[in-house]
Amino acid sequence: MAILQFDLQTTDIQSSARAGKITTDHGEILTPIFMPVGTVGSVKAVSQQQLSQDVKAQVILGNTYHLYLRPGLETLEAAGGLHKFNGWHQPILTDSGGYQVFSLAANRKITQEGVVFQSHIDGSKHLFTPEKVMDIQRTIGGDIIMAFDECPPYPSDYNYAKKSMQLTHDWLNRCFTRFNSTPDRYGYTQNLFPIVQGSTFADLRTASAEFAASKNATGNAIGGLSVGEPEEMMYEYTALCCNLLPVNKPRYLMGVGTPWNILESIALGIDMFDCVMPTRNGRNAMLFTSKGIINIDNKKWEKDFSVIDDGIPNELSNYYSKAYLRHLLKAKEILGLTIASIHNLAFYLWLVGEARNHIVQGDFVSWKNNIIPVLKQRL
RNA sequence: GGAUGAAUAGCUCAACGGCAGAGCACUGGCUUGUUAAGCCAAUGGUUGAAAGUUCGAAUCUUUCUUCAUCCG
Repeated sequence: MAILQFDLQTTDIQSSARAGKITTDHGEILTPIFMPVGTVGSVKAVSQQQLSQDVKAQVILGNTYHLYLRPGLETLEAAGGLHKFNGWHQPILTDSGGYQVFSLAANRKITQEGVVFQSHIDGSKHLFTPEKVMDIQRTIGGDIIMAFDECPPYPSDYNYAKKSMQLTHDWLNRCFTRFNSTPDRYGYTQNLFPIVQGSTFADLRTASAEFAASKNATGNAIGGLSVGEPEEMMYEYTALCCNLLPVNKPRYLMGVGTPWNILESIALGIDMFDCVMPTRNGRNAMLFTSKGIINIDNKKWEKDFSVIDDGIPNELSNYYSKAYLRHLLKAKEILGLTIASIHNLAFYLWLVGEARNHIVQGDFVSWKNNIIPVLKQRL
């Protein structure tokens, strides 16, 4: 049982892209990697067997706020942690609930002490402090757990962004103090990643990245991006942060993103991604394929009996037709949600796997520049 | 053959003498550390047909057509 290890295997010559390997007590993760989001201990519409066999996921997410409300800590503790509870025995990363400070802005109040959330389920109030969020994530049992941060909206004015960043830094200190004074719960090692904030201000991002790096954690995350800012701005601050975060530790860009966002960010030095886009958009009829984007609701697919995507090595994508998947989604059949989700996730995992292959081969940048226009086009 | 009722958007129905509407379907778009199998928008009409009453008719009257139910 050991702390997370990151082996940097190949660094691209023409960009900052890297191919690496993360080792955790629940197994290895080849980077760059995309991590499906399983908020309440389930990647919506996709079983753990499908995640492993069809999607070929290597690590999935859980969410502190949502798992704390349901099923609750007593159940998770009695189960022996989330891995045993949900039957996913590869690595798990839990988000801290910091994003819910942003997404549930109408139902919460921020103070120096922490955040009071009003449950979206029953209206009950819950105080989340950095200490409590560490304790909760200890109990959930993720291999990688995230610092409790404030994710400020875009746009934020400079003064708000600075105060927000200072709060996140104060909370980061408290997170590490608590994390370092509490034991692993279930016989394997947990790792705490700090999160860089600073909104869209270069001096704040610089200060925050340096502060995060000073924690000497086993990995670092960049938060507060992909919240509505222009894409070029997202790349700008991603690049800035990557240049300040340690080279020999995995870098995780939280919440990103579109297929091209991911490829561009890999080029900037990001190793880990998560996003609800493949699952949520899939459930809502948007398919990402190796040939471009499909709105499977469109009537033009009604009698298109070609397979969903023959350009990726996924059994479901090579088996079911576009017309059939369209029918399932139109008819609101549960199977439609499952097939669309598995396809989109398999596509994302294929994409980061290809990126990795091309980094190792040494032609990543030209491959990326060729494929992005294809992935963006609307079919 | 007779009686009764019905006919309004693709479907199911509102509006009952004063600007013809909704839900669903269809079409298009949105979704970035999931409050989202969600949200938004745009289409869509000689109110079954014809005549009449009226300042004004989907609405009242008459005839016809079609459908439903019941009775022979």
